[in-house]
Amino acid sequence: MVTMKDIAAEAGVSRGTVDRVLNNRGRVAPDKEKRIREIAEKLGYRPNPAGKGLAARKKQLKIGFIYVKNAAAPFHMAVYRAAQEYAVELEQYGVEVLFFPVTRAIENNEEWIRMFETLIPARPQIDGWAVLGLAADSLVTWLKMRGEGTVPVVTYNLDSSCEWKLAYVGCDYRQAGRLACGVASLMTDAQGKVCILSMDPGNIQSSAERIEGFEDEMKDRYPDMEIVDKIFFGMEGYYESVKGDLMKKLEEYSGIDVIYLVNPGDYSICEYISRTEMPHRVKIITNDLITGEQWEMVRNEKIAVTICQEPEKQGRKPLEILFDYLALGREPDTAWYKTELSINIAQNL
Amino acid sequence: MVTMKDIAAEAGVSRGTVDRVLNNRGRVAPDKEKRIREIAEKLGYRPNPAGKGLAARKKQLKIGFIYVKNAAAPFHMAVYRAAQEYAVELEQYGVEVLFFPVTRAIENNEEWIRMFETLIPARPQIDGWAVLGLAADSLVTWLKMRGEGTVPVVTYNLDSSCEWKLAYVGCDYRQAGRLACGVASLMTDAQGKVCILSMDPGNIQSSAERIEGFEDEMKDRYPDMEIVDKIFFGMEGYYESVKGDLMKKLEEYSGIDVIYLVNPGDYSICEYISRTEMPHRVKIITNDLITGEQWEMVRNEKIAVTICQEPEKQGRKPLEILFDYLALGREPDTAWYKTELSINIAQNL
DNA sequence: ATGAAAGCGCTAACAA
DNA sequence: TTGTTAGCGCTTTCAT
Repeated sequence: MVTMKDIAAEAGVSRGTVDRVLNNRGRVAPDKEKRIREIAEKLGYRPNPAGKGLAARKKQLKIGFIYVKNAAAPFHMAVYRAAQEYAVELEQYGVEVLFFPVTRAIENNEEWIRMFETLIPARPQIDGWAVLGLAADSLVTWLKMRGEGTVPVVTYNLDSSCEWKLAYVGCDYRQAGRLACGVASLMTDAQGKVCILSMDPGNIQSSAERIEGFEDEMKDRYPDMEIVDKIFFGMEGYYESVKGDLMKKLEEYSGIDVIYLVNPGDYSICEYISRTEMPHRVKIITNDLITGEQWEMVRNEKIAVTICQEPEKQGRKPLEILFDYLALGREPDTAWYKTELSINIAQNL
Repeated sequence: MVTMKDIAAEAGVSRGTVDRVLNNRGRVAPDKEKRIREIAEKLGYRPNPAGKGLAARKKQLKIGFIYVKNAAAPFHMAVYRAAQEYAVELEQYGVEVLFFPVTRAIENNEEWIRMFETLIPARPQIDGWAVLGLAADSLVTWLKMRGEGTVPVVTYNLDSSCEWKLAYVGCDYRQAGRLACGVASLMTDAQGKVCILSMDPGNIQSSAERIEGFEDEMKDRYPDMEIVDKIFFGMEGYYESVKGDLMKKLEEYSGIDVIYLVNPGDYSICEYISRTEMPHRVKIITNDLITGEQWEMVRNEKIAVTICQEPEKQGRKPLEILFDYLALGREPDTAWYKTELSINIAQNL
């Protein structure tokens, strides 16, 4: 294995000079720089992460993690748990992760800014951020207002084209919709009738993309399938009142084979559906694996399939990317770390 | 973050003593040992892997990786590629991985021993082994014959109860069979007729377990499903000659909904099946994702589903476990690192 | 612009 | 049985 010492010896310079070249710290004579790079290349130098990791301790790195803390959004709790777990590992490297919980739904940029104002103290300074894509733009705006320097930002769960973005970790929602369609086709010999349900007002980006993906895939591959209806039944408050209407509607569509439940909020709806008498058993496809109740319903096949997107990775990977970047000087391999979409049924939960 | 230095200061001893206690090297007065452990506990000491990794360089660790090199077994090539990739990372830590290819099918213990005899030189000494479960027992026998000391062994792909075993990395084949059954049920409203095919003489452990799992799951959950036949069509040489007979047999079972192709060897059989005229389209379930040809057939739905078991993890994880153990002194978390079973269709390849 | 030296946490060889 | 020391690869500070 080749070390900086070897390169320094070969080039007849000090290790400090090699360090300056290989880490682009400047202040090196151009001819030496060139020679050092050539030698590094020739010898196949690869930095030892243990050495870097050890030296990085002196930087006292701090990473901020902004997450949703809300029992009604357990997907985000899974993200948080995974992040916390990895934070313990990072602590062993002398890196501190500071967690900032967002507890309520936030509507717009100004509100985010006010939230950050109360949430994030001026000190200690944070060297890098992991943040929900939803809030990334506001965060960067606010950091600029505070007038501190540029810091890397990794977004997760939703993408954002915010400045300072280093990478995004999350799934491809359109592909998730396409996958749901593939599953529906599998279950119905490519000729099923589908009803799409979502508990949102029809303006949530991730839901919209999933539905688009579903429709696109159906157009591309399964001409004999049909979407009978798309029902959006609004926000949480309305749920109980709407349940009756909803069931009535479903009974109308007596020929339905599959319900794609995009954004249920409350999984008890699946219980209702599974108890309803219909000419043949309706199969339910959901997303993610969130509550114990939902898990149970997949186990006993009241929910036929659920399509998951690795919440653990969404918690862990952003921290990993930031650590590699800040402590080891490694650029991310890609700008989009896709989480895998998995098909889960009773036998592979 | 707490370091050994902190503990040494608190206990009023030297760092060497702390090291001896915390790494069980012995030769420490019992009372001091006790006190040091207590302090470590109290302070929440967690070793810094960067420090350990750096110090481990001096050990010049060598890990042996025994794998199948055979174009007809591309699953193992995927294992190998992943192992090689990780070996490059390990090289950065000063750890060398030595690869030993097994190129032909090996029947019994004596033959394995002869193979190792020619394959593995006496030097350099290897500090730990990653090996196919199939060959693990023979390897350990042979290492003992050579009279070198105990070394840790991690098995992969198949489990083995060999001595010196540190951990096993691989899937649960029974569960894979159960999962295949769940998928078959999904596609047939839990009342499908299934034919099980395998290109082995009926005595390969992994195939046998998958089939058992399939049958068990059917008994447990899907009384209306039926296994029409189980056909084992022998070894590679017989394949071409048997194809005609096989197709004839399938036509007899004209009511078949699903073929579970356990161990195909040659995926062109799927082409044949998809071209055959049958009352309704037969759906094929395979295992793993191996050849480009197979990939293509999943994409265009000639194969409905394939159930994968993470070959990359089987290549990488054994090395990771050995590195953690040898270089960082970390015991494995578990004796069985299960690879995930994933359901793959055209939309999530 | 360059080099020398100290130090990050841990281990191993040697001295006491 | 215990302490001391040097060194793993890399970064940073300080002197030149």
